[in-house]
Amino acid sequence: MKIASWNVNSLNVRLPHLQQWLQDFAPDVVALQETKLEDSKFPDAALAELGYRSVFCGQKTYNGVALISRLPFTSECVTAIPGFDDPQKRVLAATISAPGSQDPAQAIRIVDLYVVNGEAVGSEKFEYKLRWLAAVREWLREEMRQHPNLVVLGDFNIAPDDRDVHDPKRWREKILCSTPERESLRGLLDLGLHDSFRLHNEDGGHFSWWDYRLAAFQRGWGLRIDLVLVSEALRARCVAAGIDTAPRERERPSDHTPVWVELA
DNA sequence: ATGGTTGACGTTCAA
Repeated sequence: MKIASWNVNSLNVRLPHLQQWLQDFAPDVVALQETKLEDSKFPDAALAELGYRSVFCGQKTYNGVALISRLPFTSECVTAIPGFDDPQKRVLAATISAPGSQDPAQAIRIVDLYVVNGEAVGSEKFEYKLRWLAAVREWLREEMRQHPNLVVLGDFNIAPDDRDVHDPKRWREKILCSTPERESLRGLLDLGLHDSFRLHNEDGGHFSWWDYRLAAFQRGWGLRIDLVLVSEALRARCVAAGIDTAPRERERPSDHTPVWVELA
């Protein structure tokens, strides 16, 4: 069972890329970020033609998240961080039934996050990022209690450590790499979540995002800021994890490329 | 040289 995450940076523009990638990679579940679409504009019919059900929570111009799945959703989705007042559409949680099983204990909880970018360390948006992450932590604590089979994935807008940065000196204490952001991510992992990529790859130089500017992708100037976190119960079933750079090679790509995990 | 690019109800903002 393959579960992936992709910040598409406008699903309106990237729908053909997504359709192609669904056929090439055949994921079972994909979490999308930055759809930038109101719910009435979501292309659920086009995705249904490829065998995917959709749930989504979007807004015009900015943000927007969605989950698409070949397996049925078994619950109503959650579209906001409980108790955290926020007009920005950045979270979506749903439960899917395991392949070939109706057993609720086998179901998998998926939490899709589009973490606040934060603009610059010390800015107002940076403070919002840290507050937002603190609220997510309390929410995930409760999600973990209710769902042993938990996957938390998305655009975290945080590179976990210097192996995840093409030039750590240049990025030292900069946005996406600062100590407060990394400590906030550590707070999520300390709930009992594991960075699936690091279960299978210890080395640096693997990235999921490259700035559009300065031909960063061609120069290898990337960061690994898109993550798939798995709970302890799913850690044992995590047989592979990776990053598929093929969509980033295409014409008019998203600045992010899909990251994925395979569960036995 | 504080650089440049993409997307969106674009003449600016967010990433």
